[in-house]
Amino acid sequence: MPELPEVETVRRGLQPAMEGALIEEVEQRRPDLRFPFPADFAGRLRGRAIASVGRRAKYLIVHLDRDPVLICHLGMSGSFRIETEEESTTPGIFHHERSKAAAHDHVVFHLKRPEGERLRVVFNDPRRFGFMLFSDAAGLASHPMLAELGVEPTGNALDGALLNGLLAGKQAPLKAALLDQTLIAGLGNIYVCEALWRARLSPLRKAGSIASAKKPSTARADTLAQAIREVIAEAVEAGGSSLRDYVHTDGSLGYFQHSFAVYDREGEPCRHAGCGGTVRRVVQSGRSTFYCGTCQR
DNA sequence: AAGTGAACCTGAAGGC
DNA sequence: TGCCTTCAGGTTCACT
Repeated sequence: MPELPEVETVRRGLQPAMEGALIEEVEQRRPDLRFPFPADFAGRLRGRAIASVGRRAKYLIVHLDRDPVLICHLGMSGSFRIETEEESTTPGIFHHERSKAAAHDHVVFHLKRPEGERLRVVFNDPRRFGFMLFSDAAGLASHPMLAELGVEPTGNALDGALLNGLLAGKQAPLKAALLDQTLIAGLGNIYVCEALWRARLSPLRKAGSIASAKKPSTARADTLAQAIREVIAEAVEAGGSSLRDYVHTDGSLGYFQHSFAVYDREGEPCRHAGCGGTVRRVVQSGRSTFYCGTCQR
């Protein structure tokens, strides 16, 4: 599921439920996901109050009233859902127990809101590429999972000059460079394809070829940086993209998938006015790339 | 050193 | 219906 817009959507769903809540109990239903859970995972969370739910790149960062800090990654198929106790039924009976049984529910956080309401936040991840780790607040920025991350493609930090510098001299395909989380943190397969289409740049060209040693001539990098920022902003606004899984914590869908210009549109016409090209699919470093060979050069 | 491909794991979808 | 292959929004690790 998750690139930056999906993770941000999850964060926004979790925030009102989790911030200020007390963690009464944590059910850890298996010893590992992608990595083993930290030692005494449930014990170190039990009794803590949640201070904030943040995000860095594709990571969710949950700050508590004191250490540890909880770092979560959704992998390919991870999702959170929030379940509320229904007032009209027996206490302790939660909605999902009367609906679909939930395979792959690996972690359940039992929360109590300041007003007394009880919630469950459930982490589900069929493929188990997700993970949960601890850091201490003081060492968070230097945590191995976070220390090497590049610039966020949100806000104004990523401009043409910065992107120009990041890509200069790189021999890897432009597509691969944009997926490199140590350069730009948060892009994934969908939004790289979409941004390159908007910038009319080929995913196949060498990354360094859009960079310029000459100061004033960062035209391609300017265009690409703007395309990246725009596609990410629009996708966040749309609540992310929902393909095979639900994105939102309430089970509803994102709708940016309806705005795809190239992703998963192999054989369909290019949406650039007057282009007339056809969307092609190629494989780069083991992953599908969708692009228009006519207008993306 | 940088760049490429396999591996991790499950489920859905398509072909026969 | 069932079996087989391919593919999937990510990251890490082992090779060239």
